Amino acid sequence: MESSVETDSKGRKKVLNACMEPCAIEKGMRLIGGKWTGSIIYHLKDGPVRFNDLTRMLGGASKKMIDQRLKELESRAMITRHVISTRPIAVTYELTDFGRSALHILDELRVWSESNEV
Amino acid sequence: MESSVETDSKGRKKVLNACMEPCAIEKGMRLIGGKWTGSIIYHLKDGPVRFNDLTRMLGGASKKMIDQRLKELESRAMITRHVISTRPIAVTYELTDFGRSALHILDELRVWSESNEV
DNA sequence: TTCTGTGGTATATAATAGTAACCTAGGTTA
DNA sequence: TAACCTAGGTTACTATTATATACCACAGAA
Repeated sequence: MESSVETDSKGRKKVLNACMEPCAIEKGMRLIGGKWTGSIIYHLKDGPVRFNDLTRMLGGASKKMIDQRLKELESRAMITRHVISTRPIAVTYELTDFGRSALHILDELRVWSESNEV
Repeated sequence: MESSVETDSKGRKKVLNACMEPCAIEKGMRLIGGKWTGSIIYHLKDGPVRFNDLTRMLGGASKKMIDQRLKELESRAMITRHVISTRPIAVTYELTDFGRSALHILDELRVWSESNEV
């Protein structure tokens, strides 16, 4: 991560440790930085939440978005999906330990964000 | 932020404290979560960096992207743009105190991200 | 004259986000 | 019985963003 740029005697430049592939920051952002992803994780912090309850809590995000994000999060093992009953079909989503490990970052982000609004 | 869902006697649902507009998490993400935004801020942490040096450090991001992100960051007063000399034109970008205040979040993100790679 | 450097801009296309309507199913209301 | 509520999505379409590529003017060096 310690990128730096060197200039040789002829003025030519070389980069040391360029982030040729996405570096850690960028990778992290791609895990929790997608649109609505952070919000979804944060709203799951107190326990399992049902799909439509999530869509209600995140007014502004469409079902499609939420569905897409939930699938992404599930494929990364950050949340698990549970079908509770089959007749009046009910599904809940819950954070895994890995998903939970991102919460403190989101909470700092929230605190920082709130302190900027004044 | 404490959204919850209530069900009345007839099974109808109401949401309490829905995030009708982007909530704090989402707002924060829009400040530092844009593609490459976090990386740019992070690469400025050690002092002013020139435009082309940034593009070299962030291999993978196009000049246009970086240019766009720098302008966004400048308009939010997270970075400042300085023209150093006019003849061989040179420009540097530097974090403001506000921009700097986001660094600790990014650093936690980096640590978290690195610990996930195994 | 062709190479490097500076800080960008323009154009085109690919990927992603967002909107609204619709689906199967069951239950309730009137 | 129709009409409307719930559930958890899917589909089709449009709008916005990201990416790649080429290009601009200007300067210095071989």
